[in-house]
Amino acid sequence: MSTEPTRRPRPSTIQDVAREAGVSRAAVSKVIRNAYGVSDHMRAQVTAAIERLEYRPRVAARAMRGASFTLGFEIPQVGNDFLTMIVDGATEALADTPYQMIIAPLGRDQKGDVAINSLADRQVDGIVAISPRVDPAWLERVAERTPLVMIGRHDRSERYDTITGDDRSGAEQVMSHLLGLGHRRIVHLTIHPSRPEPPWAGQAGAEAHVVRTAVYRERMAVAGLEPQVVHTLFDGSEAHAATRTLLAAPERPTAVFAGNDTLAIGVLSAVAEAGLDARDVSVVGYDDVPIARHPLIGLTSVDQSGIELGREAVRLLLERLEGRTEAVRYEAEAVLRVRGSSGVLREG
Amino acid sequence: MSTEPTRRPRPSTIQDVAREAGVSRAAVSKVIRNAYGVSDHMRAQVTAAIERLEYRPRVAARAMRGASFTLGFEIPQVGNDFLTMIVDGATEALADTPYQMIIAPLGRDQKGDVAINSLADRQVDGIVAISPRVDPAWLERVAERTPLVMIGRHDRSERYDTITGDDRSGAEQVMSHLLGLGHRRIVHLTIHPSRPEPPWAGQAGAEAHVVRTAVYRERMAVAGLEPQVVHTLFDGSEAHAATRTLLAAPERPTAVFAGNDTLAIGVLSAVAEAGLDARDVSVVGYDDVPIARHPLIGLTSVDQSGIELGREAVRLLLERLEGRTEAVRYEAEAVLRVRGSSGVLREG
DNA sequence: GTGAAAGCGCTAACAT
DNA sequence: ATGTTAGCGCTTTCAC
Repeated sequence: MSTEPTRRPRPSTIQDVAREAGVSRAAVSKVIRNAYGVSDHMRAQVTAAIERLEYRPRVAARAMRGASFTLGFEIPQVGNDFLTMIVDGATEALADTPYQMIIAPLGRDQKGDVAINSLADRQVDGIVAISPRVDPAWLERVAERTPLVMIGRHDRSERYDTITGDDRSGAEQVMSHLLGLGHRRIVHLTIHPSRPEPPWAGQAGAEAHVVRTAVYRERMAVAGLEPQVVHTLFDGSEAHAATRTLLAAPERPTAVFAGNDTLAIGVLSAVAEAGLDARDVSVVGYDDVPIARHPLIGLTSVDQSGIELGREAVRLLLERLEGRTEAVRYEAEAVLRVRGSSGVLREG
Repeated sequence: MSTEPTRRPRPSTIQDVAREAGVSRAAVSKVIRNAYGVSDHMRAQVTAAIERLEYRPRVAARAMRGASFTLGFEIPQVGNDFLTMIVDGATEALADTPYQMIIAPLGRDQKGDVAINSLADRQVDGIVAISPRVDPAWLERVAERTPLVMIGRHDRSERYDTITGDDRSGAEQVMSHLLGLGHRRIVHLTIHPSRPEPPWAGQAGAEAHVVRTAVYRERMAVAGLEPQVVHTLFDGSEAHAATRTLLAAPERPTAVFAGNDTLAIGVLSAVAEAGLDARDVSVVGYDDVPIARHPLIGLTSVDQSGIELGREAVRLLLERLEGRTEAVRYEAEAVLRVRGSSGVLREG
């Protein structure tokens, strides 16, 4: 025979461990689950056998009967630094638990529900969803089966928990800041609304961006100013293009309030390319991503502590896994961080 | 009874679908796998039943017999823009396949092997590993079970595929650029080597960073200059601190070659804070992350096309899933993108 | 405290 | 072309 004799062709199973340790499969199962009813002696035997055989439980098999010890994160945009902060916070909160995190990114042209379904299909024990654009009714049905935390949307649900920043306060702070600096022509740049308008839209003005835009309109109205809202795609390149158009207009804005930092950074690049700076056009973002505080960027932004949101998401999920069933709403504080990208207009 | 009568408490299984469609379980299985031997009529029946019952196959159950249709990505640093580019490329390549991607990020203080194991435990059909710091011998054993592609390390393996940029050429271009600008005191900033030195270290100078550092030393030696290598952690904050120290030294460097863009951006922040710019200290990075081309950053960097690396990783994995067994090595071109962060010294 | 046996939902081999 | 059957590796009663 030409097959190598030494290599085990097959990873060891719980059966192998049981045989090796001279106990039953059930006994091994109890040991790896830290379940009740194992003698110290047996535990030692089994643990040794597990070591020797390099046994690792197959998660798929475990998931069929018990838990997968996996928490799934649905992330709409892998490169988004704000979402990264959330993941970092979650990672930290997961450190001393038996749970592993997996992230399901959105595929190209894919909606959040595909990724959320994919997590549910994989039998994760809990889901953190971040895509704002999924049907709440559908989400409730998912939450019937799998504990779920939704980050960034202000809707109220009986079945899943929600985590948000205080978007109203954050946007108020931005507007007070810009108006206080004397700006009058303030443009608001934000991601385009879902199109076609989903049937569940309007229901509670759920999305964070929608809240920010609403506050912008209110404050402009109160100040007796004409609002101008520009919609772009998620990524910064379109914000860049939109800003170029704005800057070329006869009456160019003196300030831009961007719906998030990714957009704001795109705005800044267009401003810089036009040879302008904060004394010509003030720019304010939202999320306070790490790069915002880079001295070459110096972006004024609203800190809603992504790290904390991620930590909290995990905490809520773990609570649910321990039995909580009533829905919880958590709101993080919003704090404006003023930096060089916003200021008073150049004189003359 | 107080239980709600209308809600199915249990998601439907293949059995339910079979019953509903009046066929066997195997028949349903064939339909969902697009397998050979189903009449059009039966397919229609089954598809309709699947719709009606909102049936979704449990991935865990499928994985136990067949495939999980899942590709796993082990990512050492979620916030790293270079890795994000890889994921984006992979997402694109996966768009028209039945495979779903999941990302396993490293937990706090966790090594890459934990995440890779976690993916293997979850029965993914293939793994893309990016952590450079895992034992190649161990990796080979993982690859015996699960098709594996390693990105960013130059080792040669019989069992897994490797994808790298041309780090030698990239580093050569950086050094030629800086030396050509007339710089003599060039410092190289890179991530610290594994400590303690792993037993498999030195074996082929596998890591990308190690190659870049080696080229730096060679070129400095050839130019008759004194090399100075500074090691930091992965994230930019330590690079920032290290740079402050460098700038405070009596003979401060006139150029810094950073091992990657994350570090380079940290360097830039320290340079800016010291009130200096490219005419005082040139900075060059590696990876050409998106923010590098932002006009306020303008970081000279080596483009090794992360997008392409990600696309290629998926391509190689899919090839293996279709039966390829010989290992493949793929090397992407490296191209220096010169921007404002590097230039000739200020006169006087 | 321990083990035997049933079964989770699915696919693959083998009937028919 | 379709149905039957035997598991995959694990957890969970439920006996002992």
